[in-house]
Amino acid sequence: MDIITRTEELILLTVWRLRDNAYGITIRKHLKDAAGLDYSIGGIYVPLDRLVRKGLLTSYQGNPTPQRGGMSKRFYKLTPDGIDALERIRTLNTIMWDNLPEPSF
Amino acid sequence: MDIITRTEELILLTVWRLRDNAYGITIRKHLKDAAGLDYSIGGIYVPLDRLVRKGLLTSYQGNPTPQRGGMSKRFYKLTPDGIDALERIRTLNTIMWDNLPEPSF
DNA sequence: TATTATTTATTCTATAAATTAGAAAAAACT
DNA sequence: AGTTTTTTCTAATTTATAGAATAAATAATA
Repeated sequence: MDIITRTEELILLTVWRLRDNAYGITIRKHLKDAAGLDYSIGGIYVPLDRLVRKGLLTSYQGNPTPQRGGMSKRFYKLTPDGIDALERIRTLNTIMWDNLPEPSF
Repeated sequence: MDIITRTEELILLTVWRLRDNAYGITIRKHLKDAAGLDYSIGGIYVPLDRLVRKGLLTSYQGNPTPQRGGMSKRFYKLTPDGIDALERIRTLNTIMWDNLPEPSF
């Protein structure tokens, strides 16, 4: 019963969606643009590190590009365990959200 | 941009589902039975307190029932803010999970 | 062409908040 | 008194939050 946190879920899903362009800055930007979520810098990199440590993501150093500047990008990819973790969340969501009774205030 | 945690979501949804029978023990039991999630005692009561403090739940003392024993139950109910918080999560889930590309390992 | 400025990006670290675990206390019935 | 059901309380661990510091590359300027 290992259940990932909300932040971990959102980051894993973003890595999934960004495919070969998932690194700190684009992940943060996607969460802002797509979902309106304002994460601080640490709010992205701290969980990214943790997800790699836990084996749900792998990371690899990007090559320098003919763009302005910056440290070389660290790209992320889902591992099979990362996909599994997301699948468990999806199942959990289905169980918890389906067939709710009428709300009773 | 106030986004509830996974535990908060699960507890709010359980209170919703249990209607007039939502108190610490039944909430814990439902999470175990329906979703296989093993929360410790504190894992339920600590966030319940917080959700009341935040105004997403209200609580009221139950009357003694002709059952064996125990402190009198504290029942919980969703507030409108609690419902709103869940709706925001639902929207977020839709945004994040819909139309994911093929997974690219 | 050096030198400085600007841009893009990560690393690092401290504080706050949430989770986890379970012992202790409370209250009722047997 | 003993047993059962339930909550209260609190300490330790893990996550989240925030942003300064650092790094590395190009662009601008003297």
